[in-house]
Amino acid sequence: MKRTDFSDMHCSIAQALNIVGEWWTLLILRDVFIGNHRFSGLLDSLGISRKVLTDRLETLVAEGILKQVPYDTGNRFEYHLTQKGYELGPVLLTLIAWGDKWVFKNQPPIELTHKACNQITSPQVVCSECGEPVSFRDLIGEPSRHMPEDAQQRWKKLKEDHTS
Amino acid sequence: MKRTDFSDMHCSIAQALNIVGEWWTLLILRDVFIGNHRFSGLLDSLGISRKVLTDRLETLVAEGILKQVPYDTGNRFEYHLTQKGYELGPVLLTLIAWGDKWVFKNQPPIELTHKACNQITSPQVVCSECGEPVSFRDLIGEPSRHMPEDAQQRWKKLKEDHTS
DNA sequence: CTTATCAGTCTCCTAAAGAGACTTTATGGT
DNA sequence: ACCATAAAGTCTCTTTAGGAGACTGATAAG
Repeated sequence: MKRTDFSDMHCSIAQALNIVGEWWTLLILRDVFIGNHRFSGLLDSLGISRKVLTDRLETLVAEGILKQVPYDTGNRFEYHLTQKGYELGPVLLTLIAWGDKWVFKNQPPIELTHKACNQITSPQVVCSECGEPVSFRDLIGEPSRHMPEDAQQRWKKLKEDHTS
Repeated sequence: MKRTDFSDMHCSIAQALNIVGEWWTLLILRDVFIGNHRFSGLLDSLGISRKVLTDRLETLVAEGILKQVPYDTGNRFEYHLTQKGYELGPVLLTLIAWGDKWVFKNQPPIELTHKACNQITSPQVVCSECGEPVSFRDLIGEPSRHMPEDAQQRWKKLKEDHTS
């Protein structure tokens, strides 16, 4: 059996993970974010196998998260972020914040300085509307009209099971 | 060969992914966040295999992200979030924001309402110090004194390679 | 004209994931 | 007491994914 794919789940987390949730994928993107754009550079920096790196770059390009940019003459490409890829930045930032606190016990190996205010910062998640910090318990999730009817029914049923 | 583990990388992203980056792990946590705390509930809701669910729950408990809470008499347990687990909320929220926009084209299957301001919200990442929105290009990352000397050297060398 | 480098393929082998049968412990009904 | 049901795992079998490293083809450098 193939590994279960999440693409028929009516859930943005599942959809996102179906694309960037494979082993190595977010680490590759981290490197591209930092400025490591080439096959050999990624190989050296990550210690990933050639086969898997090839495969991941292919799917990231196919998904429109990375784009190939030619360099030198001939068919050599660098891998650069598209807008879709760049907007995965917040995911990486929240992973950093969690790892800094819970794995490195607030002694992070890398310090982030915010250029605008010139202070050492830790990314924080806030409500887009009122600007206050939010976490899960501050939010209520409800199926929207964009979720198919049958999925809405299942969602409600599961919710009831949990609370009973 | 075992799958490469990331735990000797001096990077919070790698450390975080080494714990929660396996297939299924973040989806399981999503379900627990929503209130699905039991083995059978997770099985039904996710369509995961028993073996993998058992394995993931084990490592999440071992890592202190979930804790077992007895229910009924006898050795039956629910799985609940610890503080360490709860603080993975921001990671899930940024994945939701990305999936809502880039997979569902701004027609998200689930709408999040912020209890405090009673508005439909989309999580946003800001600087902890000045409160302004941040993304990767607004930040400078530099090795801190907590990164071992040799790792700092490698980091600087890779940086130079990228810019040359 | 040889050597080196980069970006991939290709092959071989091990580990992880999926399907589903089986086990253990506890409860519910008659 | 007896049988059926259910929850929460285990176990086995098979397929797929990942790791190590040799090999290829195209360009550049000496």
